Amino acid sequence: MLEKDNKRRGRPRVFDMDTALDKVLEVFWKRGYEGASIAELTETLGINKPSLYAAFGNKEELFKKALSRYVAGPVAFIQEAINQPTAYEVAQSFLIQAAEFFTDIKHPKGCLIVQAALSESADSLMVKDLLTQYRYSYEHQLAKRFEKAKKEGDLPTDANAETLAKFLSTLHQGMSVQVTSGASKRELMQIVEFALKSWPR
Amino acid sequence: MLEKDNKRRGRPRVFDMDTALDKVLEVFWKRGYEGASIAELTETLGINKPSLYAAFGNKEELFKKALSRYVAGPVAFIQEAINQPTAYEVAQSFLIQAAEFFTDIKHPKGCLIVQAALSESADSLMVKDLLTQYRYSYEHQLAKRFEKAKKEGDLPTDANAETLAKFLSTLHQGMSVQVTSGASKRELMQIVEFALKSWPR
DNA sequence: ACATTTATGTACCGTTCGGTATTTTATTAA
DNA sequence: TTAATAAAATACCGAACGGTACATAAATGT
Repeated sequence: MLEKDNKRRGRPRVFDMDTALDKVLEVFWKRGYEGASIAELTETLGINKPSLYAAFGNKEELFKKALSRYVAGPVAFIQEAINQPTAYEVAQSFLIQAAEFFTDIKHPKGCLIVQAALSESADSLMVKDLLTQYRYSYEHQLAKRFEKAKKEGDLPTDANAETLAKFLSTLHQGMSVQVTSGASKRELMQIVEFALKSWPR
Repeated sequence: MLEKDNKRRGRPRVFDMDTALDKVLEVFWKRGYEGASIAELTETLGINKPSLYAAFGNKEELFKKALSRYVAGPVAFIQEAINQPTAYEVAQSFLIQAAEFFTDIKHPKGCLIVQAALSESADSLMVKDLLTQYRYSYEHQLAKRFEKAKKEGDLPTDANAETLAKFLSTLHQGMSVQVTSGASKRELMQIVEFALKSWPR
């Protein structure tokens, strides 16, 4: 029996924090970190600024919390890809799911981690670096997976695991830009199909 | 005999417009369209705001003028790539020169056209759409070049010119993001080398 | 009933944003 | 020498930015 509301003292919060964070995530996703104003965020949530700050801290902390939900939710497909049995299937799953994810009309196009903070700016520097770390982390997970594949024999021993990971990562990031420019799922799939032709096995 | 200063009436301009636009370009390149403030632009030029507005118009017009110099200058290598004799050499030249260009320490990293305005925002909408058009234009030029290659016989007739162009374009855009995250020229070159392995010929 | 706790709404903070009105200064044409 | 021209510098505009002080309202504990 799930008791979700262990009666807390004080005036009850008028919004649900998880669904609020999902809405916040969507705004950051569309606008980028700097492009998302506190005003738009509070209007989206239907609350006032002090409530936002009391619940989530300042803009940077708020972004980090929304990012955590992004990583745990929408982007979980990357783990699924890494768990595929062979290196080729990992690459295939990664790219195909990315193509589907980027063009899913249920949420903004493209990847938050790729596009939310690309330019050099004083007050988005921390966020930019954080997103860079995330990108590197995913790339590193892919590289480790391909090293494992070499040991398991489904990837030639002369293949460069890091280059393969960087190749996939680069395509992923490029596809995120492409879909922002209006590319369709079908077009992304054609790119993926072609890219996989050179895969070593 | 070049008479560069056909004596104009009135108080002479204290800055050179072309070199000023180059400095403006570099600021937009680093910060993105919205991230570049008028204050930073005028400080970089060492002039006051009214002088900037009198010389170049508002922020959007200023960006367009800087963009024109970007297209005519730094990015001219794309035309060089397209003029290569075979489809493979076009692709190779395009990607290698992109890798060199993105990591050239003489200017900001990455591509202005790719990154200056990716997110959805009310006041950067025009610029975002303009950059999208430029990206599509380059992609279209590549596709046309590959159609020509099919007729000339250096590309198999069953190759999909548009997919090949989109593949290169996607890699290009991904590499721009990669270099923003700190990727080196050597790493980009490894990606390029691998990507070219699947090239049909 | 009443104190305590917590979230709310209002109203405001200083700073920066893009953009401009106005006056002054430096040059050329007459 | 003076009028016309064009760019300079100063000072300002309203709006939006991220963030907060403060009083009030709604719940629980005693």
